[in-house]
Amino acid sequence: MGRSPCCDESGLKKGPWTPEEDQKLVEHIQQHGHGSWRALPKLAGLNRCGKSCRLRWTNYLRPDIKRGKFSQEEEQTILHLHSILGNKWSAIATHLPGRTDNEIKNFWNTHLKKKLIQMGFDPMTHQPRTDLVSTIPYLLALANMTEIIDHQNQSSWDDQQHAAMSSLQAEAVHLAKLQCLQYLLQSSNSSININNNSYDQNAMITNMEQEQPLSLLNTISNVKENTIMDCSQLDSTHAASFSQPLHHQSVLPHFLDPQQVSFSSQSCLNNEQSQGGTITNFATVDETSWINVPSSAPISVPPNAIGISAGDASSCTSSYGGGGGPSPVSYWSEFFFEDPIMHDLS
DNA sequence: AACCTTGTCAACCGCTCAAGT
DNA sequence: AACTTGAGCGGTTGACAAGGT
Repeated sequence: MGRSPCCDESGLKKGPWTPEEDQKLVEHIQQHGHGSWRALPKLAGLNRCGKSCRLRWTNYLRPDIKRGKFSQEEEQTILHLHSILGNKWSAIATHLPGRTDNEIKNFWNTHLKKKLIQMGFDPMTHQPRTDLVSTIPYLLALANMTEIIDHQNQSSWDDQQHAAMSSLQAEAVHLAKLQCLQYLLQSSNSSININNNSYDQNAMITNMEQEQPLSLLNTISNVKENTIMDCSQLDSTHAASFSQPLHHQSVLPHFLDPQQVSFSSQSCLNNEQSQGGTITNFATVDETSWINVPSSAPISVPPNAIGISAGDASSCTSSYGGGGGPSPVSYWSEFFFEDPIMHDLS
């Protein structure tokens, strides 16, 4: 299997295409079809290699190419297909008429991948990341979300739905606790290492992980106090990003179809009166079912841990402003320190 | 206004695969 | 069977634009 020598030939033009070159290529293909790409440049009077011509045609000049921003639906499709196919851009592109593999790949790398990372998901596996810093926000959001949904649907759920939700919530909280614990242990070790000037550069730890355990606890208590996010402050994509499918094996972050959501914009955790709204496709466990999070639901997310900038965080409203809810200390005390896990370990 | 950083996207590179000889 | 060639794919780069300081 030898490599194609096509692009190694010297004297062929590289770089951006000029309008004249584009015109030559388009006219030639319209009249004769592309035939052999290798032979095409000569026939079309272009000083390019065939590969370059093919790329220019398929990614830019083809008449059926759709340009412009990706729609919510396309975004959703890409995420779903990527969770199944991985980086098979051409395979994904076949499901998105008018979009090229290159365009989808770029969109993934510049938008969707970052979005998943910010949400605490591994962009490759579409599963919650296993390192604490990135996972906490997701787990907290999930725990909080289930709590919210629970509050808002107590009257309309049957026992089975209650059981499924409670179990999910308990699992999320439990995972968060375990990961907190794991982090604290790791953090203790790293702080000792730092103090002993034996910091291992191979240990890739984030800024947050470099903090001392105590400062982490302070951070955690501040999190609950300051960053109950009102998703109505987010754009629809961000809010929708917290829509999670309930699936036995994987938790795939797919974006929510906004049309499926009809929640009161007033609804929030501490407002027990606002129980309006509907949840569609809820709590079943097949591939196509999702929990649809109300777009206005408050979700607790540590902003610095998931890459939400301080500016973004500050624009979020706090549900804990004037009391009413548990104090941060008691919340985390309940959440973490009074857990049997801690008793078991002490 | 100048510089720096970040985001976007067209284009290139190197590889694999399949078909042909 | 071994090799060559062409096509296509996915990763990466770099130019440019936009926004921030």
